[in-house]
Amino acid sequence: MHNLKEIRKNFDSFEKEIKKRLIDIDFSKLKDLDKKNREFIQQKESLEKEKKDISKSKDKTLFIKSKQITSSINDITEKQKLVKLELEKILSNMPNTPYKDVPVGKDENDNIEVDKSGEIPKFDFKPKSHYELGENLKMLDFDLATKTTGSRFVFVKNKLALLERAISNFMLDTHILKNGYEEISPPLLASENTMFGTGQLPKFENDQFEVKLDEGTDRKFLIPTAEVILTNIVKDKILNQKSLPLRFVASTPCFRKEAGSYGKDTKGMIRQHQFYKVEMVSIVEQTKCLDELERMTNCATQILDLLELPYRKMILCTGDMGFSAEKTYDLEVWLPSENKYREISSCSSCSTFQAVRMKARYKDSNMETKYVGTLNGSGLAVGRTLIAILENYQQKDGSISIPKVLRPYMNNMEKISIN
RNA sequence: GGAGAGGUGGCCGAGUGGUUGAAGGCGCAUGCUUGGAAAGCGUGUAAAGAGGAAACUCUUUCAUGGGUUCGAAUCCCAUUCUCUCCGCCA
Repeated sequence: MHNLKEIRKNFDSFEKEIKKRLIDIDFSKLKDLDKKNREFIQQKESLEKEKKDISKSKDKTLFIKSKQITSSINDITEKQKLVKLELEKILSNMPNTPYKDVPVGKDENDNIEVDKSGEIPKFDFKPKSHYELGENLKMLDFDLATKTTGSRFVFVKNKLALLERAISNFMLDTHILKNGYEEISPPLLASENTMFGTGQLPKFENDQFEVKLDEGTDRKFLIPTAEVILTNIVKDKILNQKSLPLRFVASTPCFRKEAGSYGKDTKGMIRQHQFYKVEMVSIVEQTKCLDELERMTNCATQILDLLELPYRKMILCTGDMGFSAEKTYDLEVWLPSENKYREISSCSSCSTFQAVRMKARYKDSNMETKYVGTLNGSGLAVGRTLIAILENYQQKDGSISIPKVLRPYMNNMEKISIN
């Protein structure tokens, strides 16, 4: 969420920045509401001062007047509240402003490739899709999931289940032991307020699974990504500068409704309602966001390098970035069956956007209170990594050779085949 | 599900109607001291909002929302969250 105080300083340039996202926002309304809001506040405060003085004086002859003042204060407060509410509604639905070097564009077609790595595998046969491979091995079962649950779920069985677990553990170990992240095993449910903090609510409620607990309690949601719960670790906190940066990593299931993606990626496990993801989150001083973004992205590419999967690194254009992000790199892995790159990781700096929503701050060296910067990135999406390994490491006989770095996590198994 | 207790500053913790934004402690910052550190002593240390170029000034805030009162952290009501005991249970 944007700090109104900052916006006000240079309203026009803010408007220009946010319009790069190619969305429609009524700025004159925002400006107008802000002005009204401040006028009411000033009226209210001068009356409050008057009232306070009377109360302090303990002069009985003025008590009647004080009572009258109370009634006018209530009046103005009422009006101010309405204006404030509307202001907040507009603000909480307004996305982050893009960082200055982010390319302006409409959708994923305007994203720009900044790096490419790894050899695209050559096959002397027609490479199969991950779901063909998995079903032939009898280790991916979509029909069974349909029976027990519904569409967009899958049973991963046998050696592929082990592979999935190995991928997750390998990624966690790498980030914990080599990259300095602290391992967390968090709750998978988040409160409404927590969801607001990272920007999933109020605008994207349709994408979230809501869970019914006891009647009359707070609303709870299944996390769509561990980013939500990890970032909110610092909600309502004022941290000591010395404790920064904080770096957390977790491997969790993620739950998404995927509303509005009907008919997209219906085959296979590219787009599921539930999937595992290893997520990195950093909490940093606000000036260090962009450095940390590079660092975090490198932590993610490191995994792809170690798995020897071919990928490219994209910088997302203004129109394709997530709501809370100021700058995002997507990593896309090569999928032979589709003959193209598909997203496997997304690393974003959210500047102070989420921190303002969460009220997450730190004291800097001048003892001033500042908002922290927050970053999140997948390192990597486990389900899609499984897909990428299946497809890139497939053999002519339908077996899958196992990437070297994963073998220690799989009893030194070298390949997965049907028997 | 039954019974009870409680939400106060970065943290712990006093405080039951009138300079209480809030004692005390911890932490943090800073000065003295030291070869350097520790200890010790002194000083300072909330956030949000509004006004102002700034120094600074004003307002609000003791879970949240209402109420009583000239005046509420303190009294009343509602909501919410946390904890303890019992029951049930992985």
